[in-house]
Amino acid sequence: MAKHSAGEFQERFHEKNLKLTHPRQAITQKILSTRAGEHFSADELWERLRRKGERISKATVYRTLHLLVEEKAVEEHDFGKGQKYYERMVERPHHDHLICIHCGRILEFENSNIERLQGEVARREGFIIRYHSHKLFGTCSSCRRKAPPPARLR
Amino acid sequence: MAKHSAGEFQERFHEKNLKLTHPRQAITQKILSTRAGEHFSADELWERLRRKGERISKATVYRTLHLLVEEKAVEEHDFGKGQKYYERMVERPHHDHLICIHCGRILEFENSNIERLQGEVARREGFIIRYHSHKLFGTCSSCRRKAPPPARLR
DNA sequence: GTCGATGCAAACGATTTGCAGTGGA
DNA sequence: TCCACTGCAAATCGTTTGCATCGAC
Repeated sequence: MAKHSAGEFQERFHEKNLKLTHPRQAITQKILSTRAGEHFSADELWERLRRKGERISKATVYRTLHLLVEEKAVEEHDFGKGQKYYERMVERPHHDHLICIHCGRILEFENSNIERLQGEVARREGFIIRYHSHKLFGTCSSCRRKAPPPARLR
Repeated sequence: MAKHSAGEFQERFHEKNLKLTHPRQAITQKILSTRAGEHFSADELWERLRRKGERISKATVYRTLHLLVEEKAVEEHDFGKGQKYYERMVERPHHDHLICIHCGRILEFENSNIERLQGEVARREGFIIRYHSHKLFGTCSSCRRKAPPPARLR
């Protein structure tokens, strides 16, 4: 799968007259090897490359990340933590997130009825959706057990 | 209405042992006089106060804004424009947003079916929602008319 | 050989913070 | 009086940018 995806990128880069430089290949590979649903910051990605022996500047990491977001190979998220987080979208279905404000855990959800309804909302306004962001912030089940809320809120 | 709200704030501030200082009153007033659905940055708010003759520091504007967000009198939004935007929530129903990525226009929507479905999603995960953010980014009807997309995408 | 890509370091810009002085309660 | 609040200026910090050099094609 990573092989296949890597090949895809070569083509896409070529089509757009983008050069297949070493930094770009290393960054792309590293992202493709990422776990499904894993969220990483630009800095974390840079650090992992560095540990692997790659001496790539942060500027290049940011520039390549933007490139991959445009290619829809990566999604950029703002979970309100002061920095952007990225997620591999190659061979991954669309999904939205639940974010625990206590432990930072992130769960995914995907709901076609919600997608349909938001599509209707947009259509009604003559609006064409390019992308969307749907985030639910709160307390995950594990944090809820650790510190139960007052009875009347349970 | 502004009168009433102002009174409410006096009480709430008192309850929390917060002092009713001049900067806080001026900022609160300015926000209460804001149009329904208006989005303003901290800097814009500071500028408006300044033009009105109020010499309040930006630090205090930021600090008071955070206070009002906690009180749920104001909501903080990130529309991806590099700075936070704020919106008066006193005497305003909950709503989400459609953001035009061409002209920046922001439309509101409110859909109880979506709210219900997202509630079910959370419940299924044992997750308790504290707040959420649902944003649809794309092209508004007016920008669509100005630069129609290629036929096959229409 | 060209021109896009890279590294470096400096710039950026919104927001936050330390601290001494101020003024509500 | 007391301590929370304020103003000021400096600090923060993730991200972007200018520019000289490099290297993919």
